[in-house]
Amino acid sequence: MPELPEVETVRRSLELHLAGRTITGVEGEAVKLRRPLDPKSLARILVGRRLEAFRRRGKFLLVDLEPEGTILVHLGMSGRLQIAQPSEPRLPHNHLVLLLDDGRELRYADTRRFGLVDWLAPGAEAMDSSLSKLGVEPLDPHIAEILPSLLHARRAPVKALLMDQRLIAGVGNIYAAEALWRARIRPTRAGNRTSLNRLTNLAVAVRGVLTEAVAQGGTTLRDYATPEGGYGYFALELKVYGRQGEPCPSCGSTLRAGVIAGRTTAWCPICQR
DNA sequence: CCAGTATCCTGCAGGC
DNA sequence: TGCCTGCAGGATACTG
Repeated sequence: MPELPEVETVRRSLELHLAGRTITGVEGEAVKLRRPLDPKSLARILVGRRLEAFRRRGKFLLVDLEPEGTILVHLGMSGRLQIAQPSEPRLPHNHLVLLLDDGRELRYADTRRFGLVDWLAPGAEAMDSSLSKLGVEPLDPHIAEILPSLLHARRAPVKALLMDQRLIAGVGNIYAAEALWRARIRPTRAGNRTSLNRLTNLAVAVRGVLTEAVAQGGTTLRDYATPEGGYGYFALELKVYGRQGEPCPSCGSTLRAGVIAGRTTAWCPICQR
């Protein structure tokens, strides 16, 4: 589900509503997510700690605790974080609940279990097997200087490169398709067969589409919602994602679709070369 | 090292 | 009305 704009929206919501709260209890059953989740052992660590800061790295969310340590969260395809009152019914597949000192709960639900919740002890962040491999942040002010040479050195289709978290961290299937349409680059084009000029345009398009999506609260297609239960309105701005068969918003030709790196992608056969 | 494919899991839409 | 197939905002283990 969630790419950078959705994770950033969740981050801001948690920061606004939960900063300073203390964890008073942990509930949930052990379950195999991307990494094993064991609420009982988490409870021994987390109870009594305070939610101090909320950070994002790529599609990962990091919750810094006082006096020390960090909770690492990834939402995978179907993960959701929800701020709720105890009286509100829990979502299906609610795997973890943090009870807070003001009576509210922070709940993690993940239908498909491609996400993760993990505990990072002090110092563990730099060594983490997922975090340590992440590439540049797309909202980095220098992205237009950094990204072109990275992509130009590879033979894979640019669409696959944009979604490779080791190169650029936070872009997924929706925003890769949208950025390529904006930059007028065909998603099948190889990185090393795309000029540095055009790759610079692509980097600017990536930053632009992500910035606008964050401003709209992300993209709600199916189950994504903010922790307060709101939706992301960038779905209204999507030009090509999921629109195969419809007219290109720029030139009117019929958008086509294909599979690149195992993911369906739509593009305009006229605008995008 | 690089590129491409299979795999993890549940739910839902569409075809027969 | 079922039943079956394919597909979905992702990451990674594996193959060639």
